[in-house]
Amino acid sequence: MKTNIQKPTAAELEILQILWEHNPATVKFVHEQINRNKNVGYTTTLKIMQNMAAKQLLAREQDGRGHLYIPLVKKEETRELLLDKFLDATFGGSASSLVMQVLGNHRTTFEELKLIKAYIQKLEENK
Amino acid sequence: MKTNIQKPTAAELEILQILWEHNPATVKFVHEQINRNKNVGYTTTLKIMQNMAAKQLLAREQDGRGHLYIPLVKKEETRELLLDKFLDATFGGSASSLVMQVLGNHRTTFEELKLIKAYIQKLEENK
DNA sequence: ATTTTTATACGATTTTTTTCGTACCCTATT
DNA sequence: AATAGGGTACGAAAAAAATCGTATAAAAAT
Repeated sequence: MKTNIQKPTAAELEILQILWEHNPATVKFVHEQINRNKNVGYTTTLKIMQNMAAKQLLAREQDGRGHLYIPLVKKEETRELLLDKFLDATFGGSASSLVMQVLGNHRTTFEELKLIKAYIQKLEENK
Repeated sequence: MKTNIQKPTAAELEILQILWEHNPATVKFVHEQINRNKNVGYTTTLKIMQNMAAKQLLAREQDGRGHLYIPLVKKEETRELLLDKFLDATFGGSASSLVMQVLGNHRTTFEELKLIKAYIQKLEENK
């Protein structure tokens, strides 16, 4: 059963990241998190979260006089969706190009390489 | 000396991908490539390429009565820029999470795994 | 020489995304 | 009862991207 995912915008993704780590949460909480990096009005955050609820990216339930928001899309699924699009748009769909670029530019540690190698081996065995 | 790169939009990136593979190229050529996938008007492609020239993403030179366009940003640099932003926005900056997700993705082919393995080996040898 | 084709310029419109102002409604406080 | 705060609803504006229509110019074909 596939969840019907829509691609979140940048601002929506930022909110999803927060909700995935802190679920459920109020608008107030999300807004405070966002404003540690940049500076936007409360109603901006509120509006985006309302949009997201309308798009079925979030659900919400009453909590006293306010609401609690809950992500309706899973972190892994969303990441995969975005990764797929990014891979096509930026690396012409070539996963190996992307991986090499990541490995080359981010000084991956020996341990990480080992992990990745093991992971590849596992994948090959399950082929 | 670092080239001053601006982050290209989705439509701009699509054009860059074409120009990186076929440089230089006319608007007509680029437009034909784009219209193999979707269906947009010629003037749309033209306009975006003109915008890109104004933004210094492309240069152009006269070619008979038309122009030839040349990418001014390098593929590797642009990919790195976009990858960095994507990594932060989508994977909270965790390169290994991203790599694992790519490898786990069903779209990764056996051939690609092979390439990646070879690349890792090369990295290890240079340690 | 006139028509057709090919390419560009320019402006305007549409669409998407982000942002915020204002009014309103509870509820606790005075 | 009036008031102040915390929260939401709603609509609209601003910003960013993408799209296209129309006019124009130059070359090629007739």
